[in-house]
Amino acid sequence: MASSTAESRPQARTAATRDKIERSAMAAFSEVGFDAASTREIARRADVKQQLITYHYGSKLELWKAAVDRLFGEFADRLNTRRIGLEGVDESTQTWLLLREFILFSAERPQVARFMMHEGAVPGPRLTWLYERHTRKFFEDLVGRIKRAQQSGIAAEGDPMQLVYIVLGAVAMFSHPAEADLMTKGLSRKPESLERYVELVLRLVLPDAPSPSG
Amino acid sequence: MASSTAESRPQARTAATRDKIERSAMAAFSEVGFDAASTREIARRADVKQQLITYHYGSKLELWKAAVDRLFGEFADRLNTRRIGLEGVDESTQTWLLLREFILFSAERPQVARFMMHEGAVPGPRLTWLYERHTRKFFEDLVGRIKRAQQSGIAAEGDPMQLVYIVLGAVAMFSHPAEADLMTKGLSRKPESLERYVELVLRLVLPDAPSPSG
DNA sequence: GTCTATATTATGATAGAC
DNA sequence: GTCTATCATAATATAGAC
Repeated sequence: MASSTAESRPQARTAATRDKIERSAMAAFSEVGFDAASTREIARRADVKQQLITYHYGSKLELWKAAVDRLFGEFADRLNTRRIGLEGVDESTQTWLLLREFILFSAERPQVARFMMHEGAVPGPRLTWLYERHTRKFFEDLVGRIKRAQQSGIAAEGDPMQLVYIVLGAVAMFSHPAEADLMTKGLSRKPESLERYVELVLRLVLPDAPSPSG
Repeated sequence: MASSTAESRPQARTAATRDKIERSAMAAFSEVGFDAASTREIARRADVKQQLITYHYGSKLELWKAAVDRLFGEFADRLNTRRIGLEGVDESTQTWLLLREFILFSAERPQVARFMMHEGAVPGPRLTWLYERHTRKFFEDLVGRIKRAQQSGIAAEGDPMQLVYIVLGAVAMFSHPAEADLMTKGLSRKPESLERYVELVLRLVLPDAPSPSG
């Protein structure tokens, strides 16, 4: 039927519009933060009118929340999928591979780290919302894993929270791509460089873990 | 003379006004970035009229540059002072103590890292200016130091640039203070926690360095 | 569901009095 | 050097036609 193409079915058109807007919003908010990202610019990048954002989301804040839910949802999905695939594997190997997955995802989608960075400077309702809804469990899970890895004798000594922060901070190389390009002359983008970086970070934090990669 | 107090001497009044504005600008730009920081808000925090910023700096961009020069100037002064104090000391110890100074300064003045973070996402004239004027030499010096530390056998193995990025990223704990407060329940602010963190990061990157601190 | 038109507020910058 | 007054533009959000 000619009348039921993706473009003409109302539900599909709504979904496609929201999809375009949210992709554009994820990019804009992650680049310059909530206040500096304008709904006009987000709409322009999505090739829709600015007023459509108000129609679909009600306000700029609700669009921001939708973008966060989507981005951090993809992040959680990725880690959960990995976790499920690792059921039955010993915990040391699991922890290594989950940290590895976190770094790889951060390299692919630096937006996640940039959202935290923009909101992380000053206390506020957006930070509280983001932390309670998306990052708290992730952080607490990692701290617990590092603690147990220390008890197993495979992790570096030191405060588990501080070790986790070193891993979280290590993705700065990907969340500041323009800066990293200047500093490393583009070398940080090479795929084999990424592999070596993951190996380097994990070996520092989990020096005595069995090496799942070789 | 009653007419020559700091407030009434024109030069001193100008200096005091510029000082207030630049402090306010450093805070605002570091918190939300160039676009989201308004000159009105910067003026309000400095307790001056918005139009005084135009008078003293000509434009918002020039104020940003003045704030950057001042903040990164303090950063360079701090490291250079340390460097001079370390003349004659063996290079391994110098490198340890300079990296230590970098982390301590970043904890005291998280604004430095936040400026890089805001500008580091997307290429642009502000990033280029900042990199060429302030951060390029610092980064290249650190990479050279890590290379030589590896030749001396005291640094971890791996790409020197990547090792430097791990140290640069490690200050995320301080450049996202509101986030870190939530995640660590304020523990990251304790002075003894800072000392342990410095020790932890440096020991990971320079595992076989002689310990200058103990 | 998407459009045009527009209300309202906030922005960076300018003009001119003192 | 700092003030008040103001301009031109861009922001978010609303109203109503189709």
